[in-house]
Amino acid sequence: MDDQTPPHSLDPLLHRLTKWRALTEPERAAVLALPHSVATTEPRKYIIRQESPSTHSCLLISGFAFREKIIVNGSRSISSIHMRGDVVNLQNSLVGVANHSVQALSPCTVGLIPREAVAELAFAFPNIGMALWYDTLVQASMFREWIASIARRNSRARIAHLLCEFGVRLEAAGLGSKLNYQLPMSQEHLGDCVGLTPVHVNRTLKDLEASGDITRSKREVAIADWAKISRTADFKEDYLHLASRTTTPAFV
Amino acid sequence: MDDQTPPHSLDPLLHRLTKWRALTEPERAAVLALPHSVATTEPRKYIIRQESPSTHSCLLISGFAFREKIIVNGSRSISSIHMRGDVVNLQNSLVGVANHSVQALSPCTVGLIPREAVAELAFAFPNIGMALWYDTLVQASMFREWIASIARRNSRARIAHLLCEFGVRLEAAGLGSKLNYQLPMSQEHLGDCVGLTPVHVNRTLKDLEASGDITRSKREVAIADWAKISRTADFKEDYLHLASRTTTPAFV
DNA sequence: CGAAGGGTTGAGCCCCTTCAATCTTAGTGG
DNA sequence: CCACTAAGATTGAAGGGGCTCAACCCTTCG
Repeated sequence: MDDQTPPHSLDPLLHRLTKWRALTEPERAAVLALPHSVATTEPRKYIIRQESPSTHSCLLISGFAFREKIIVNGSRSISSIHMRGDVVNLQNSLVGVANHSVQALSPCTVGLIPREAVAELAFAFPNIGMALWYDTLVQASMFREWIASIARRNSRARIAHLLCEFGVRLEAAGLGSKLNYQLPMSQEHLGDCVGLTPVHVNRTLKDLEASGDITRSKREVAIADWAKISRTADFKEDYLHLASRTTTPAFV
Repeated sequence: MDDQTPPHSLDPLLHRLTKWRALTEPERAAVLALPHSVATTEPRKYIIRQESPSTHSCLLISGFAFREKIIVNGSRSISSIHMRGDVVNLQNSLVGVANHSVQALSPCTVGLIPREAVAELAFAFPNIGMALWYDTLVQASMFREWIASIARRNSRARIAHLLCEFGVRLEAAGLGSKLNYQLPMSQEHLGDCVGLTPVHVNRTLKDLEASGDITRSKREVAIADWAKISRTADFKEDYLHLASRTTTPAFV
């Protein structure tokens, strides 16, 4: 998977930020100059643990992870899936204490950046600060879409929507094609993302296969007709904000 | 309701920001010096309309509003309720175009601040910028809690949780007591918040009343035993982050 | 070869929806 | 003051989507 290691371990972060906002050369250099250490994690290990103080921002350099919340009755809710370029705890690195956990789905490489360094960078370079802020706003937009999905779509649309979103994000991260990819998670994980039981996820996947929306083989998903699955999913990718950069005036 | 108009129309914003972060006197002055105009809205009117460009940040000075997303099949999802002190579109004023609407629940007074002014303030005063950013992160935390609630709690817990959250936020905004308040929304609105039909909201409310969790009279809600309803709601208010300010080091 | 995790399938049930009717309340005009 | 209207609250009956429980199978790995 890591045939060609990126020239710089913070490249995925730079790639992400420039997606949100054009950066000047000094700004790019400042991003790459962030102090950091690199660590690896095994599947199932916690990258961020609920209740523990967050001293570092965690950039996901490779691998997949997910954000979970445990409900009192023991059930689990997954509120996001993370992949290369995601800063997994921008959401709470400012807050100081996490009220949820982030767990590795696959072997992960993470970049650990002291949270003061991130905040200092954000305000030393407003343009970068805007891009970071923007990133958290896009995540919030995804949260809202998930709320709508779980609240008002049926199981077919929910699963199909998740598959569409994952594919589009994979492609945007340069990790493959939205029409054909490998899911890093089990059907139980899928269910915890969309508020269904693993049993019903299984039946819904088979149903989507029967209706010709997807083809499956183990955890590989193939989509022959993007327009078709978009329709059953009610998927419109605008909420991911991948198309256009923020138009907020520059400060430089 | 407006017996004593606040000395300054941006006071609710200042109040909110100082909840997240201690501000110096010049910083407080800078917040209040923001250019703005004040407008009023009738119930059912749109404060922010989906697809329209956002040129201003909207501070809710008085009244209640909600954020909605319309799903293709015609159903509606409400992703947040807003009250005094909320900047209703910090979430998308940076993005430039809204992918959802914000609608007034009651007569509202809003402060309209040019979005460039907000961004400039945020970077001229990092401390204020941090507070603004923090505010959007708290909103994201609420989104995640709603995802968990809709996905994994039954109707009793969902409704009870919403009632708890609303009460606590009311109290934090200085608008009343969490043990006794007036709901500004219909049962249909409640249902669109938690992913239920109005019919079932009605039955659930009666059920909560029968079990002694709440007392009702029209849209007034009274809670005799906070511990009891917290238990049935699985409500822990930490996700609202009202208790403690961010511990991120100051920059001033 | 045994164990464990995860995928698949069946049967029955129940929470919530759907559809539809009735009631209450507030507002409006005569 | 009252008829009229509309929005919202309430209630009943019936149906279905997704859950629960409980198997069984398949693959991987030590």
